[in-house]
Amino acid sequence: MIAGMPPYDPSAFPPFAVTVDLVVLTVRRHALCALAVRRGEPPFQGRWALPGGFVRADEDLADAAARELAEETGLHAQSPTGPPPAYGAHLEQLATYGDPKRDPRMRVVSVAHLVLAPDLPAPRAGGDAHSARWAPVETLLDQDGTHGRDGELAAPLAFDHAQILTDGVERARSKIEYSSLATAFCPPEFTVGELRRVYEAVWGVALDPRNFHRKVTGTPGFLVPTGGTTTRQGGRPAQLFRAGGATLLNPPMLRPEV
Amino acid sequence: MIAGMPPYDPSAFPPFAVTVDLVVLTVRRHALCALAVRRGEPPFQGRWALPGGFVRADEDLADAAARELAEETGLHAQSPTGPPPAYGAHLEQLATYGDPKRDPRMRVVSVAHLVLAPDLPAPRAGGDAHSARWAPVETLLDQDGTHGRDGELAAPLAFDHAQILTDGVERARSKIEYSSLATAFCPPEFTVGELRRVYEAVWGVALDPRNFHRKVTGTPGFLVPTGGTTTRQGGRPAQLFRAGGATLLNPPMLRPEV
DNA sequence: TCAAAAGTGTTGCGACTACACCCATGT
DNA sequence: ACATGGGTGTAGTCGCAACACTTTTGA
Repeated sequence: MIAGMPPYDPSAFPPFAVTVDLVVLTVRRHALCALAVRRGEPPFQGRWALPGGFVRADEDLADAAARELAEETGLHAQSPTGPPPAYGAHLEQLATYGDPKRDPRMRVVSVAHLVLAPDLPAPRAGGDAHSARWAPVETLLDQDGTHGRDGELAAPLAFDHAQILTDGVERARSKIEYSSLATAFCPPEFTVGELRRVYEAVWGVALDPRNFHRKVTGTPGFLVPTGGTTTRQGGRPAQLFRAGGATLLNPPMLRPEV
Repeated sequence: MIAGMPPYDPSAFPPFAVTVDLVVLTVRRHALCALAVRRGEPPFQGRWALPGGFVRADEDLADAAARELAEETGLHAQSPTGPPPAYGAHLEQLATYGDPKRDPRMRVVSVAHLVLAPDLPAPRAGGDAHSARWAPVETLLDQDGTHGRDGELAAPLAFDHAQILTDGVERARSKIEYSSLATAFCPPEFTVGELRRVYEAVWGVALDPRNFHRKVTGTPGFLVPTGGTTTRQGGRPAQLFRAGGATLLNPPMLRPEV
Protein backbone atom coordinates (compact mmCIF):
# COMPACT_ATOMS: atom_id res chain seq x y z
CA MET A 1 0.00 0.00 0.00
CA ILE A 2 0.89 3.65 -0.20
CA ALA A 3 3.53 2.90 -2.80
CA GLY A 4 4.14 5.99 -4.80
CA MET A 5 2.03 8.27 -2.67
CA PRO A 6 3.51 11.63 -1.77
CA PRO A 7 4.94 11.89 1.74
CA TYR A 8 2.26 11.96 4.38
CA ASP A 9 0.55 15.28 4.45
CA PRO A 10 -2.55 15.76 6.57
CA SER A 11 -4.34 17.27 3.61
CA ALA A 12 -3.41 14.36 1.36
CA PHE A 13 -6.13 12.10 2.71
CA PRO A 14 -9.66 12.75 3.87
CA PRO A 15 -10.45 12.94 7.58
CA PHE A 16 -12.06 9.84 9.02
CA ALA A 17 -13.43 9.05 12.42
CA VAL A 18 -12.94 5.42 13.48
CA THR A 19 -15.29 3.80 15.97
CA VAL A 20 -16.00 0.33 17.30
CA ASP A 21 -19.53 -1.02 17.55
CA LEU A 22 -20.36 -4.09 19.60
CA VAL A 23 -22.73 -6.94 18.90
CA VAL A 24 -22.98 -8.46 22.38
CA LEU A 25 -24.98 -11.67 22.33
CA THR A 26 -26.22 -13.82 25.17
CA VAL A 27 -28.91 -16.43 25.73
CA ARG A 28 -31.64 -15.49 28.19
CA ARG A 29 -34.81 -17.43 28.79
CA HIS A 30 -34.29 -19.64 25.72
CA ALA A 31 -33.88 -16.62 23.42
CA LEU A 32 -30.86 -15.13 21.69
CA CYS A 33 -30.54 -11.58 23.00
CA ALA A 34 -28.35 -8.62 22.15
CA LEU A 35 -27.26 -5.63 24.18
CA ALA A 36 -28.86 -2.38 23.03
CA VAL A 37 -28.43 1.16 24.27
CA ARG A 38 -30.83 4.06 23.83
CA ARG A 39 -29.46 7.08 22.06
CA GLY A 40 -29.66 10.29 24.03
CA GLU A 41 -29.17 12.72 21.20
CA PRO A 42 -29.54 13.24 17.49
CA PRO A 43 -29.32 11.76 15.05
CA PHE A 44 -31.66 8.88 15.82
CA GLN A 45 -32.39 10.37 19.27
CA GLY A 46 -34.43 8.02 21.43
CA ARG A 47 -33.79 5.09 19.11
CA TRP A 48 -31.99 1.93 20.14
CA ALA A 49 -28.49 1.25 18.89
CA LEU A 50 -25.54 -1.03 19.44
CA PRO A 51 -23.05 0.06 22.08
CA GLY A 52 -19.78 1.51 20.84
CA GLY A 53 -17.56 4.55 20.72
CA PHE A 54 -14.49 6.18 19.32
CA VAL A 55 -11.16 4.44 19.07
CA ARG A 56 -8.56 6.40 20.99
CA ALA A 57 -5.36 7.72 19.48
CA ASP A 58 -3.03 5.02 20.78
CA GLU A 59 -5.45 2.17 21.23
CA ASP A 60 -5.68 -0.99 19.19
CA LEU A 61 -9.08 -1.88 17.73
CA ALA A 62 -9.57 -4.93 19.94
CA ASP A 63 -8.56 -2.90 23.00
CA ALA A 64 -11.14 -0.26 22.15
CA ALA A 65 -13.81 -2.95 21.83
CA ALA A 66 -12.82 -4.52 25.16
CA ARG A 67 -12.88 -1.13 26.86
CA GLU A 68 -16.35 -0.30 25.55
CA LEU A 69 -17.54 -3.74 26.61
CA ALA A 70 -16.25 -3.25 30.13
CA GLU A 71 -17.85 0.19 30.33
CA GLU A 72 -21.22 -1.21 29.28
CA THR A 73 -21.31 -4.54 31.07
CA GLY A 74 -18.36 -4.91 33.40
CA LEU A 75 -17.35 -7.97 31.44
CA HIS A 76 -13.71 -8.82 31.04
CA ALA A 77 -13.27 -9.93 27.47
CA GLN A 78 -10.97 -12.60 26.24
CA SER A 79 -8.79 -11.68 23.31
CA PRO A 80 -9.30 -13.48 19.99
CA THR A 81 -6.17 -15.52 20.37
CA GLY A 82 -5.84 -17.80 23.33
CA PRO A 83 -7.96 -20.39 25.10
CA PRO A 84 -11.71 -20.13 25.69
CA PRO A 85 -12.65 -17.66 28.39
CA ALA A 86 -12.68 -18.90 31.96
CA TYR A 87 -15.55 -16.68 32.89
CA GLY A 88 -15.41 -13.79 30.56
CA ALA A 89 -16.77 -13.15 27.17
CA HIS A 90 -15.43 -14.17 23.81
CA LEU A 91 -14.45 -11.20 21.64
CA GLU A 92 -13.63 -11.20 17.95
CA GLN A 93 -13.63 -8.74 15.12
CA LEU A 94 -16.74 -8.97 12.97
CA ALA A 95 -16.51 -6.62 9.98
CA THR A 96 -16.01 -2.99 9.10
CA TYR A 97 -18.75 -0.68 7.89
CA GLY A 98 -17.77 2.42 6.00
CA ASP A 99 -20.57 3.60 3.75
CA PRO A 100 -19.95 7.35 3.28
CA LYS A 101 -23.56 8.06 4.23
CA ARG A 102 -23.88 5.72 7.20
CA ASP A 103 -23.58 8.66 9.62
CA PRO A 104 -25.23 11.87 8.44
CA ARG A 105 -22.77 14.10 10.27
CA MET A 106 -19.42 13.01 8.93
CA ARG A 107 -17.38 10.16 7.58
CA VAL A 108 -17.30 7.42 10.21
CA VAL A 109 -15.77 4.00 9.66
CA SER A 110 -16.91 1.54 12.28
CA VAL A 111 -15.09 -1.68 13.08
CA ALA A 112 -17.78 -3.95 14.47
CA HIS A 113 -16.87 -6.62 17.02
CA LEU A 114 -18.78 -9.67 18.16
CA VAL A 115 -19.03 -10.64 21.83
CA LEU A 116 -20.50 -13.87 23.14
CA ALA A 117 -21.31 -13.66 26.82
CA PRO A 118 -22.93 -15.85 29.45
CA ASP A 119 -26.27 -14.76 30.87
CA LEU A 120 -25.56 -11.69 32.97
CA PRO A 121 -27.39 -9.60 35.51
CA ALA A 122 -29.13 -6.59 34.03
CA PRO A 123 -26.63 -4.38 32.23
CA ARG A 124 -25.29 -1.53 34.25
CA ALA A 125 -25.84 1.73 32.44
CA GLY A 126 -22.23 2.67 32.93
CA GLY A 127 -20.14 5.01 30.89
CA ASP A 128 -22.09 7.31 28.69
CA ALA A 129 -25.05 5.11 27.85
CA HIS A 130 -28.31 6.72 28.86
CA SER A 131 -29.93 3.34 29.20
CA ALA A 132 -29.06 -0.18 28.21
CA ARG A 133 -30.95 -3.44 28.04
CA TRP A 134 -30.96 -6.96 26.69
CA ALA A 135 -33.49 -7.48 23.94
CA PRO A 136 -34.27 -10.55 21.84
CA VAL A 137 -32.53 -10.32 18.49
CA GLU A 138 -35.81 -11.09 16.80
CA THR A 139 -37.39 -8.01 18.37
CA LEU A 140 -34.49 -5.72 17.53
CA LEU A 141 -34.58 -6.80 13.90
CA ASP A 142 -38.38 -6.70 13.65
CA GLN A 143 -38.58 -3.39 11.86
CA ASP A 144 -42.32 -3.47 11.33
CA GLY A 145 -43.13 -4.11 14.95
CA THR A 146 -45.10 -7.10 13.70
CA HIS A 147 -44.41 -8.98 16.89
CA GLY A 148 -44.96 -5.66 18.67
CA ARG A 149 -45.41 -6.78 22.21
CA ASP A 150 -42.74 -4.24 23.06
CA GLY A 151 -43.65 -1.06 21.24
CA GLU A 152 -40.68 0.73 22.71
CA LEU A 153 -38.33 -1.44 20.68
CA ALA A 154 -40.39 -1.46 17.52
CA ALA A 155 -38.46 1.26 15.69
CA PRO A 156 -35.54 0.05 13.62
CA LEU A 157 -32.07 0.33 15.09
CA ALA A 158 -30.09 3.51 14.48
CA PHE A 159 -27.61 3.91 11.63
CA ASP A 160 -26.81 0.61 9.87
CA HIS A 161 -26.91 -1.27 13.15
CA ALA A 162 -29.63 -3.65 11.96
CA GLN A 163 -27.24 -4.85 9.28
CA ILE A 164 -24.38 -5.13 11.75
CA LEU A 165 -26.53 -7.09 14.17
CA THR A 166 -27.71 -9.38 11.38
CA ASP A 167 -24.13 -10.06 10.36
CA GLY A 168 -23.10 -10.72 13.96
CA VAL A 169 -25.93 -13.16 14.54
CA GLU A 170 -25.12 -15.00 11.35
CA ARG A 171 -21.46 -15.21 12.38
CA ALA A 172 -22.43 -16.62 15.78
CA ARG A 173 -24.81 -19.13 14.20
CA SER A 174 -22.18 -20.48 11.87
CA LYS A 175 -19.28 -20.39 14.30
CA ILE A 176 -20.88 -22.60 16.93
CA GLU A 177 -21.16 -25.24 14.22
CA TYR A 178 -17.46 -25.85 13.87
CA SER A 179 -16.00 -24.38 17.05
CA SER A 180 -16.55 -24.81 20.76
CA LEU A 181 -17.66 -21.18 21.10
CA ALA A 182 -21.13 -22.11 22.30
CA THR A 183 -19.54 -22.63 25.72
CA ALA A 184 -18.92 -18.86 25.83
CA PHE A 185 -22.68 -18.50 26.38
CA CYS A 186 -22.54 -20.78 29.43
CA PRO A 187 -21.46 -20.23 33.02
CA PRO A 188 -18.10 -21.72 34.07
CA GLU A 189 -19.73 -25.03 34.91
CA PHE A 190 -22.70 -26.24 32.94
CA THR A 191 -24.57 -29.36 31.95
CA VAL A 192 -24.96 -30.94 28.54
CA GLY A 193 -28.62 -29.93 28.61
CA GLU A 194 -27.74 -26.30 29.23
CA LEU A 195 -25.30 -26.36 26.34
CA ARG A 196 -27.96 -27.91 24.15
CA ARG A 197 -30.40 -25.15 25.02
CA VAL A 198 -27.76 -22.65 23.88
CA TYR A 199 -27.59 -24.30 20.48
CA GLU A 200 -31.37 -24.43 20.29
CA ALA A 201 -31.71 -20.74 21.12
CA VAL A 202 -29.01 -19.56 18.74
CA TRP A 203 -30.17 -21.71 15.85
CA GLY A 204 -33.87 -21.55 16.65
CA VAL A 205 -34.34 -25.29 16.28
CA ALA A 206 -35.01 -28.30 18.51
CA LEU A 207 -32.23 -30.85 18.85
CA ASP A 208 -32.49 -34.47 19.93
CA PRO A 209 -31.18 -34.54 23.51
CA ARG A 210 -29.82 -38.10 23.25
CA ASN A 211 -27.87 -37.64 20.06
CA PHE A 212 -26.65 -34.23 21.23
CA HIS A 213 -25.37 -35.72 24.44
CA ARG A 214 -23.48 -38.46 22.64
CA LYS A 215 -22.01 -36.01 20.13
CA VAL A 216 -20.64 -33.42 22.54
CA THR A 217 -19.35 -35.88 25.13
CA GLY A 218 -17.75 -37.91 22.36
CA THR A 219 -15.84 -35.01 20.82
CA PRO A 220 -12.34 -34.99 22.35
CA GLY A 221 -11.42 -31.75 24.10
CA PHE A 222 -14.85 -30.16 23.85
CA LEU A 223 -16.06 -30.81 27.40
CA VAL A 224 -14.21 -31.74 30.57
CA PRO A 225 -16.21 -33.25 33.45
CA THR A 226 -15.67 -31.43 36.72
CA GLY A 227 -16.94 -34.32 38.82
CA GLY A 228 -19.89 -32.40 40.25
CA THR A 229 -23.55 -32.80 39.46
CA THR A 230 -26.58 -30.55 39.62
CA THR A 231 -30.34 -30.86 39.56
CA ARG A 232 -30.97 -27.19 38.85
CA GLN A 233 -32.84 -28.17 35.68
CA GLY A 234 -34.97 -30.74 37.48
CA GLY A 235 -35.01 -34.46 36.87
CA ARG A 236 -32.10 -36.78 37.23
CA PRO A 237 -28.85 -35.14 38.37
CA ALA A 238 -26.69 -34.07 35.45
CA GLN A 239 -22.93 -34.10 35.27
CA LEU A 240 -21.24 -30.72 35.30
CA PHE A 241 -18.65 -29.84 32.67
CA ARG A 242 -16.36 -26.98 31.84
CA ALA A 243 -15.10 -25.99 28.40
CA GLY A 244 -12.18 -28.11 27.23
CA GLY A 245 -9.17 -26.88 25.36
CA ALA A 246 -10.40 -27.74 21.87
CA THR A 247 -11.46 -24.76 19.79
CA LEU A 248 -12.21 -26.45 16.48
CA LEU A 249 -14.75 -29.24 16.40
CA ASN A 250 -14.12 -32.06 13.99
CA PRO A 251 -16.54 -33.31 12.88
CA PRO A 252 -18.67 -30.18 13.36
CA MET A 253 -22.04 -29.92 15.03
CA LEU A 254 -24.72 -30.24 12.36
CA ARG A 255 -27.37 -27.59 12.08
CA PRO A 256 -30.62 -29.26 11.01
CA GLU A 257 -32.02 -28.39 7.59
CA VAL A 258 -34.25 -25.35 7.57
CA MET B 1 -22.54 4.09 19.39
CA ILE B 2 -21.74 7.74 20.01
CA ALA B 3 -24.50 7.91 22.58
CA GLY B 4 -23.69 10.68 24.97
CA MET B 5 -20.75 12.01 23.04
CA PRO B 6 -20.53 15.75 22.63
CA PRO B 7 -21.62 17.09 19.25
CA TYR B 8 -19.12 16.25 16.55
CA ASP B 9 -16.10 18.45 16.85
CA PRO B 10 -13.06 17.73 14.70
CA SER B 11 -10.85 17.92 17.76
CA ALA B 12 -13.00 15.47 19.71
CA PHE B 13 -11.56 12.41 17.99
CA PRO B 14 -8.07 11.53 16.87
CA PRO B 15 -7.16 11.79 13.19
CA PHE B 16 -7.09 8.49 11.33
CA ALA B 17 -6.10 7.60 7.81
CA VAL B 18 -8.14 4.76 6.33
CA THR B 19 -6.70 2.58 3.60
CA VAL B 20 -7.59 -0.64 1.81
CA ASP B 21 -5.05 -3.39 1.30
CA LEU B 22 -5.62 -6.23 -1.13
CA VAL B 23 -4.81 -9.91 -0.87
CA VAL B 24 -5.16 -10.92 -4.52
CA LEU B 25 -4.81 -14.67 -4.94
CA THR B 26 -4.57 -16.75 -8.05
CA VAL B 27 -3.34 -20.19 -9.04
CA ARG B 28 -0.38 -20.28 -11.44
CA ARG B 29 1.59 -23.35 -12.39
CA HIS B 30 0.02 -25.46 -9.59
CA ALA B 31 0.94 -22.90 -6.91
CA LEU B 32 -1.13 -20.44 -4.92
CA CYS B 33 0.21 -16.99 -5.74
CA ALA B 34 -0.45 -13.50 -4.46
CA LEU B 35 -0.01 -10.12 -6.09
CA ALA B 36 2.84 -8.10 -4.58
CA VAL B 37 4.09 -4.62 -5.37
CA ARG B 38 7.51 -3.19 -4.66
CA ARG B 39 7.57 -0.11 -2.46
CA GLY B 40 9.22 2.90 -4.06
CA GLU B 41 9.82 4.92 -0.91
CA PRO B 42 10.29 4.75 2.84
CA PRO B 43 9.35 3.20 5.05
CA PHE B 44 10.17 -0.28 3.82
CA GLN B 45 11.57 1.15 0.59
CA GLY B 46 12.42 -1.59 -1.89
CA ARG B 47 10.49 -4.19 0.07
CA TRP B 48 7.50 -6.05 -1.28
CA ALA B 49 4.03 -5.23 -0.01
CA LEU B 50 0.38 -5.88 -0.75
CA PRO B 51 -1.27 -3.46 -3.16
CA GLY B 52 -3.55 -0.87 -1.64
CA GLY B 53 -4.21 2.79 -1.11
CA PHE B 54 -6.25 5.46 0.57
CA VAL B 55 -10.01 5.37 0.72
CA ARG B 56 -11.40 8.51 -0.88
CA ALA B 57 -13.70 10.91 0.86
CA ASP B 58 -16.96 9.75 -0.70
CA GLU B 59 -16.07 6.19 -1.55
CA ASP B 60 -17.34 3.04 0.09
CA LEU B 61 -14.74 0.56 1.33
CA ALA B 62 -15.60 -2.08 -1.26
CA ASP B 63 -15.50 0.55 -4.01
CA ALA B 64 -12.04 1.61 -2.93
CA ALA B 65 -10.87 -1.99 -3.02
CA ALA B 66 -12.36 -2.53 -6.47
CA ARG B 67 -10.73 0.66 -7.74
CA GLU B 68 -7.31 -0.34 -6.45
CA LEU B 69 -7.75 -3.79 -7.96
CA ALA B 70 -8.59 -2.34 -11.36
CA GLU B 71 -5.61 0.01 -11.19
CA GLU B 72 -3.25 -2.87 -10.43
CA THR B 73 -4.63 -5.63 -12.62
CA GLY B 74 -7.37 -4.34 -14.88
CA LEU B 75 -9.69 -6.85 -13.26
CA HIS B 76 -13.34 -5.99 -12.86
CA ALA B 77 -14.35 -7.22 -9.42
CA GLN B 78 -17.65 -8.70 -8.48
CA SER B 79 -19.29 -7.29 -5.39
CA PRO B 80 -19.69 -9.54 -2.34
CA THR B 81 -23.41 -9.95 -2.88
CA GLY B 82 -24.62 -11.44 -6.10
CA PRO B 83 -23.81 -14.44 -8.25
CA PRO B 84 -20.32 -15.79 -8.92
CA PRO B 85 -18.30 -13.66 -11.32
CA ALA B 86 -18.72 -14.29 -15.04
CA TYR B 87 -15.13 -13.52 -15.76
CA GLY B 88 -14.05 -11.18 -13.07
CA ALA B 89 -12.66 -11.64 -9.66
CA HIS B 90 -14.42 -12.39 -6.42
CA LEU B 91 -14.02 -9.60 -3.87
CA GLU B 92 -14.88 -9.70 -0.20
CA GLN B 93 -13.85 -7.86 2.92
CA LEU B 94 -11.26 -9.74 4.94
CA ALA B 95 -10.49 -7.94 8.21
CA THR B 96 -9.32 -4.62 9.54
CA TYR B 97 -5.88 -3.95 10.95
CA GLY B 98 -5.42 -1.01 13.26
CA ASP B 99 -2.46 -1.49 15.55
CA PRO B 100 -1.32 2.05 16.48
CA LYS B 101 2.24 1.18 15.49
CA ARG B 102 1.58 -0.67 12.26
CA ASP B 103 2.68 2.35 10.23
CA PRO B 104 5.56 4.32 11.75
CA ARG B 105 4.42 7.63 10.28
CA MET B 106 0.92 7.99 11.60
CA ARG B 107 -2.24 6.21 12.63
CA VAL B 108 -3.46 4.15 9.70
CA VAL B 109 -6.38 1.76 9.85
CA SER B 110 -6.39 -0.62 6.92
CA VAL B 111 -9.44 -2.54 5.79
CA ALA B 112 -8.03 -5.59 4.03
CA HIS B 113 -9.94 -7.22 1.21
CA LEU B 114 -9.57 -10.63 -0.36
CA VAL B 115 -9.67 -11.12 -4.13
CA LEU B 116 -9.77 -14.50 -5.87
CA ALA B 117 -8.83 -14.19 -9.52
CA PRO B 118 -8.29 -16.53 -12.47
CA ASP B 119 -4.79 -16.87 -13.83
CA LEU B 120 -3.98 -13.59 -15.53
CA PRO B 121 -1.34 -12.26 -17.83
CA ALA B 122 1.52 -10.55 -16.05
CA PRO B 123 0.21 -7.72 -13.91
CA ARG B 124 0.35 -4.33 -15.52
CA ALA B 125 2.24 -1.92 -13.34
CA GLY B 126 -0.55 0.59 -13.63
CA GLY B 127 -1.47 3.31 -11.23
CA ASP B 128 1.21 4.21 -8.80
CA ALA B 129 2.88 0.84 -8.35
CA HIS B 130 6.53 0.95 -9.29
CA SER B 131 6.53 -2.74 -10.05
CA ALA B 132 4.17 -5.59 -9.46
CA ARG B 133 4.37 -9.36 -9.77
CA TRP B 134 2.78 -12.62 -8.84
CA ALA B 135 4.71 -14.59 -6.26
CA PRO B 136 3.98 -17.92 -4.60
CA VAL B 137 2.43 -17.35 -1.20
CA GLU B 138 4.95 -19.71 0.29
CA THR B 139 7.80 -17.51 -0.92
CA LEU B 140 6.21 -14.28 0.29
CA LEU B 141 5.70 -15.73 3.76
CA ASP B 142 9.11 -17.39 3.91
CA GLN B 143 10.73 -14.74 6.05
CA ASP B 144 14.02 -16.55 6.48
CA GLY B 145 14.53 -17.06 2.79
CA THR B 146 14.90 -20.75 3.59
CA HIS B 147 13.58 -21.69 0.20
CA GLY B 148 15.56 -18.77 -1.14
CA ARG B 149 15.64 -19.53 -4.81
CA ASP B 150 14.39 -15.99 -5.28
CA GLY B 151 16.57 -13.79 -3.12
CA GLU B 152 14.76 -10.70 -4.25
CA LEU B 153 11.64 -11.80 -2.43
CA ALA B 154 13.36 -13.13 0.64
CA ALA B 155 12.83 -10.09 2.85
CA PRO B 156 9.62 -10.11 4.85
CA LEU B 157 6.68 -8.15 3.52
CA ALA B 158 6.34 -4.51 4.58
CA PHE B 159 4.21 -3.39 7.54
CA ASP B 160 1.98 -6.17 8.90
CA HIS B 161 1.32 -7.48 5.43
CA ALA B 162 2.64 -10.96 6.21
CA GLN B 163 -0.13 -11.27 8.80
CA ILE B 164 -2.73 -9.93 6.39
CA LEU B 165 -1.61 -12.34 3.68
CA THR B 166 -1.68 -15.24 6.13
CA ASP B 167 -5.21 -14.34 7.16
CA GLY B 168 -6.31 -14.02 3.54
CA VAL B 169 -4.86 -17.37 2.58
CA GLU B 170 -6.51 -19.05 5.53
CA ARG B 171 -9.84 -17.46 4.58
CA ALA B 172 -9.50 -18.72 1.03
CA ARG B 173 -8.56 -22.20 2.19
CA SER B 174 -11.57 -22.51 4.42
CA LYS B 175 -14.05 -20.81 2.09
CA ILE B 176 -13.53 -23.15 -0.83
CA GLU B 177 -14.55 -25.96 1.50
CA TYR B 178 -18.14 -24.91 1.87
CA SER B 179 -18.70 -22.55 -1.05
CA SER B 180 -18.28 -22.68 -4.80
CA LEU B 181 -15.66 -19.93 -4.69
CA ALA B 182 -12.92 -22.15 -6.11
CA THR B 183 -14.48 -21.47 -9.50
CA ALA B 184 -13.34 -17.84 -9.13
CA PHE B 185 -9.80 -19.14 -9.72
CA CYS B 186 -10.85 -20.71 -13.03
CA PRO B 187 -11.47 -19.25 -16.48
CA PRO B 188 -15.11 -18.93 -17.60
CA GLU B 189 -15.10 -22.48 -18.92
CA PHE B 190 -13.05 -25.13 -17.21
CA THR B 191 -12.78 -28.87 -16.72
CA VAL B 192 -13.25 -30.87 -13.56
CA GLY B 193 -9.54 -31.62 -13.59
CA GLU B 194 -8.69 -27.93 -13.72
CA LEU B 195 -10.98 -27.26 -10.79
CA ARG B 196 -9.37 -30.11 -8.89
CA ARG B 197 -5.92 -28.66 -9.47
CA VAL B 198 -7.19 -25.40 -7.94
CA TYR B 199 -8.19 -27.22 -4.77
CA GLU B 200 -4.89 -29.06 -4.72
CA ALA B 201 -2.89 -25.85 -5.08
CA VAL B 202 -4.85 -23.89 -2.49
CA TRP B 203 -4.88 -26.69 0.06
CA GLY B 204 -1.48 -28.09 -0.82
CA VAL B 205 -2.75 -31.67 -0.94
CA ALA B 206 -3.41 -34.34 -3.55
CA LEU B 207 -7.03 -35.31 -4.16
CA ASP B 208 -8.38 -38.48 -5.69
CA PRO B 209 -9.46 -37.48 -9.22
CA ARG B 210 -12.27 -40.04 -9.39
CA ASN B 211 -13.91 -39.16 -6.11
CA PHE B 212 -13.45 -35.46 -6.78
CA HIS B 213 -15.17 -35.78 -10.12
CA ARG B 214 -18.13 -37.59 -8.62
CA LYS B 215 -18.41 -35.10 -5.78
CA VAL B 216 -18.42 -31.88 -7.79
CA THR B 217 -20.60 -33.15 -10.61
CA GLY B 218 -23.02 -34.59 -8.09
CA THR B 219 -23.48 -31.38 -6.13
CA PRO B 220 -26.54 -29.59 -7.55
CA GLY B 221 -25.85 -26.08 -8.82
CA PHE B 222 -22.09 -26.25 -8.48
CA LEU B 223 -21.21 -26.91 -12.13
CA VAL B 224 -23.18 -26.50 -15.34
CA PRO B 225 -21.97 -28.34 -18.45
CA THR B 226 -21.53 -26.08 -21.45
CA GLY B 227 -21.60 -28.94 -23.94
CA GLY B 228 -18.08 -28.34 -25.18
CA THR B 229 -15.00 -30.41 -24.57
CA THR B 230 -11.29 -29.73 -24.53
CA THR B 231 -8.05 -31.66 -24.67
CA ARG B 232 -5.85 -28.80 -23.43
CA GLN B 233 -4.71 -30.94 -20.53
CA GLY B 234 -3.90 -33.91 -22.77
CA GLY B 235 -5.51 -37.30 -22.61
CA ARG B 236 -9.16 -38.01 -23.19
CA PRO B 237 -11.30 -34.96 -24.01
CA ALA B 238 -12.86 -33.47 -20.88
CA GLN B 239 -16.25 -31.86 -20.56
CA LEU B 240 -16.27 -28.12 -20.09
CA PHE B 241 -18.29 -26.53 -17.30
CA ARG B 242 -19.09 -23.09 -16.03
CA ALA B 243 -19.89 -22.10 -12.47
CA GLY B 244 -23.47 -22.82 -11.48
CA GLY B 245 -25.68 -20.62 -9.38
CA ALA B 246 -25.07 -22.37 -6.07
CA THR B 247 -22.85 -20.48 -3.68
CA LEU B 248 -23.05 -22.73 -0.61
CA LEU B 249 -22.04 -26.36 -0.98
CA ASN B 250 -23.94 -28.88 1.04
CA PRO B 251 -22.35 -31.19 1.91
CA PRO B 252 -19.04 -29.33 1.79
CA MET B 253 -15.85 -30.39 0.07
CA LEU B 254 -13.71 -32.22 2.60
CA ARG B 255 -10.16 -31.12 3.16
CA PRO B 256 -8.03 -34.20 3.90
CA GLU B 257 -6.52 -34.49 7.37
CA VAL B 258 -3.20 -32.78 7.78
C1' DT C 1 -46.56 -42.86 41.85
C1' DC C 2 -45.66 -39.82 38.39
C1' DA C 3 -43.34 -36.15 35.67
C1' DA C 4 -39.07 -34.57 34.10
C1' DA C 5 -34.62 -34.55 32.63
C1' DA C 6 -30.22 -37.51 32.04
C1' DG C 7 -28.07 -40.94 29.76
C1' DT C 8 -27.34 -45.74 26.77
C1' DG C 9 -28.27 -49.15 22.92
C1' DT C 10 -29.57 -50.20 18.38
C1' DT C 11 -30.82 -49.90 13.57
C1' DG C 12 -30.90 -47.93 9.00
C1' DC C 13 -29.08 -44.77 5.77
C1' DG C 14 -26.28 -41.48 3.32
C1' DA C 15 -21.69 -40.03 2.18
C1' DC C 16 -17.21 -40.75 2.10
C1' DT C 17 -12.42 -43.46 0.96
C1' DA C 18 -9.93 -46.53 -1.67
C1' DC C 19 -9.21 -48.73 -5.58
C1' DA C 20 -10.40 -51.73 -9.83
C1' DC C 21 -11.61 -50.76 -14.19
C1' DC C 22 -12.93 -48.71 -18.80
C1' DC C 23 -12.75 -44.53 -22.35
C1' DA C 24 -10.80 -41.32 -25.77
C1' DT C 25 -7.36 -38.73 -27.29
C1' DG C 26 -2.05 -37.27 -28.74
C1' DT C 27 2.47 -39.04 -29.97
C1' DA D 1 1.28 -49.33 -28.93
C1' DC D 2 1.37 -46.62 -25.02
C1' DA D 3 1.19 -42.67 -22.01
C1' DT D 4 -2.06 -39.33 -20.23
C1' DG D 5 -5.81 -37.62 -18.26
C1' DG D 6 -11.24 -38.39 -18.09
C1' DG D 7 -14.83 -40.86 -16.18
C1' DT D 8 -17.80 -45.08 -13.84
C1' DG D 9 -18.56 -49.01 -10.59
C1' DT D 10 -18.26 -51.11 -6.16
C1' DA D 11 -17.13 -52.60 -1.30
C1' DG D 12 -16.03 -51.24 3.30
C1' DT D 13 -16.41 -47.74 6.91
C1' DC D 14 -17.84 -43.82 9.53
C1' DG D 15 -21.14 -40.78 11.44
C1' DC D 16 -25.56 -39.37 11.98
C1' DA D 17 -31.02 -39.50 12.60
C1' DA D 18 -34.49 -41.76 14.79
C1' DC D 19 -36.30 -43.85 18.52
C1' DA D 20 -36.83 -47.63 22.23
C1' DC D 21 -35.34 -47.96 26.70
C1' DT D 22 -33.22 -47.40 31.49
C1' DT D 23 -31.73 -44.18 35.44
C1' DT D 24 -32.30 -40.79 39.10
C1' DT D 25 -34.11 -37.14 41.11
C1' DG D 26 -38.29 -33.78 43.02
C1' DA D 27 -43.18 -33.23 43.87
